Amino acid sequence: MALLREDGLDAVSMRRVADRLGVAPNSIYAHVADKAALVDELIDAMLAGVPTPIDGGWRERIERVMRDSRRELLAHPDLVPFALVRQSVGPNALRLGEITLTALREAGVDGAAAVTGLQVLLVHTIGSAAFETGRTQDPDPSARHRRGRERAAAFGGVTAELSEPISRWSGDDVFERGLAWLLDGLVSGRTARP
Amino acid sequence: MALLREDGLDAVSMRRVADRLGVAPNSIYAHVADKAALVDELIDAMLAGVPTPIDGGWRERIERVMRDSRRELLAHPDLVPFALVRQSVGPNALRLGEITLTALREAGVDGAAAVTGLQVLLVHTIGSAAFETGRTQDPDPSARHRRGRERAAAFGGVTAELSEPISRWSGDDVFERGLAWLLDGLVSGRTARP
DNA sequence: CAACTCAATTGGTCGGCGTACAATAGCCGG
DNA sequence: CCGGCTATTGTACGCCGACCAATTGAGTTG
Repeated sequence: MALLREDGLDAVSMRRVADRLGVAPNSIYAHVADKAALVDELIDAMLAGVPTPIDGGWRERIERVMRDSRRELLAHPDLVPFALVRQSVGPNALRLGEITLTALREAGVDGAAAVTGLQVLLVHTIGSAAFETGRTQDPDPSARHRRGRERAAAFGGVTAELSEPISRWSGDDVFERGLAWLLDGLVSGRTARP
Repeated sequence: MALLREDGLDAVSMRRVADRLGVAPNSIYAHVADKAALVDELIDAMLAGVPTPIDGGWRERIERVMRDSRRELLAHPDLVPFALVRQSVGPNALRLGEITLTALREAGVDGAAAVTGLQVLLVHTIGSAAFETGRTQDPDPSARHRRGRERAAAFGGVTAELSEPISRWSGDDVFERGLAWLLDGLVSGRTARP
C-alpha cells in the first residue's frame, strides 16, 4: 500500500515489493498465489477504510457506505479499474455488502431484488469513480501523437460541446444524482421493462 | 481486432501485432503513439458495431443504444475495463454520445442536466458490463492459493448467501432494472440531495 | 536436547514485454 | 534526377511475472 501511494500501481511489481520488504522476489509467492491475488488484497485493504454505519435510517446508511467507498476509491485511483472487474470479495467487501443488504431489506426490498439492488449500487459507485479517475489523470502531454490533430479536426467543433462541460462539471453530480435515482427506483418496486 | 478475438488482449502486444502484419515491431509506432493509443482505437472499433437508431421515441432510442453498446462490450470482454477509465472519445463514442444527448433533450432534459444524464447512463452501461464480465471469466482453478481455504472459512456460511444468488441470477437484470430506474429519475427532474 | 518436518526463502533463469535510438529504404513533388 | 520526408528496420536496454531445484530456519516431537 505504501508503494502504491508513493509511486502508483506500476511501482507495485513483485520485485519492488520484495525490495521494500528486504526479501527475494520469489518469497512473495509463498504468501500470495499471483500478482492478481496481491492486487485483490490491495483492494480489500483499501475498503478497510470504509467505516461501518450504525445509526440513521436505511437510506442514510446506504448513502454513507457508498459515499465513503467512493471517497476511498478516489483516494486510490490505480485500484479502481480492478475493483469492478475482479470481484475478489475479501472480508471488507463482504462486510459492506452485508450492511447494504440488511439496509435494503429494512427498506422493504425482498431477498432476490435486494441482491440485484446491491449490484446496481456497486456498479454505479465503482463505475462513477472509474469514470472520474479516468477523466482526471493522464495529464502527460508527451504521449500525444501527431495524428491527434487530424482526429480533433475530424471531430469538428462538437468535441468542445461535449467534453468542455464534462471537464467543468464536478463528478460529484454524476455520483449523487445517479445514487438518488437508483435508491428511488429500488424502493418504488417497479419491475424492469422487457 | 482479429488478434484480440482469437487469443485475448494479452495476445495484443506490439510484437504480436507486428508479426501478424509482417512488419517489425517498431513500425507500429509510426502510426500509433502508444500501446494505450492502440487500445483506444480498439475500443472505438468495437463501438463501430453499435448501430444508430433512427425511429422510435426518445426512451426507446436510448435503450437501444445502451443495450447495443452493452452487447458489443460483452462481445469484447477484455476491452471493457478500459472503456470506462480511458475516455478516448473516438468518432464512434462521439456519435453515440450525440445520439443520446439529443434524445435526452427531446425528453425535456436541458443541456447541463443532459450531460450529467449521459454520463450516468454510460457509467451504468459500461459498469454493469464490467461487473458481468468480471464475474464470468477467470475460470482457471490452478491459480487458486492454499489460503483460499482459510479465507473461505473466515467468511463462514455468509459467502454462500451472497455469492450464490449472484452467480445464479442473470446479469441482464442488473442492467435492465438499473437502466429503467435511471431513465425514470432523469425525466422526473428531481434534484440530488446534498 | 537432538532429530525431524515443513513452510519460508533463495539464486538462477526463461520468455516476453514496451519502447528508445540511430540508420536505412521507399516514395513523391519539384 | 534529386532532396526531403515518412515508413521501416536492427539492435538494445531495462523491466516484468513466474518457474525450478536447492537451502534455510523455526517449531514440534521423541
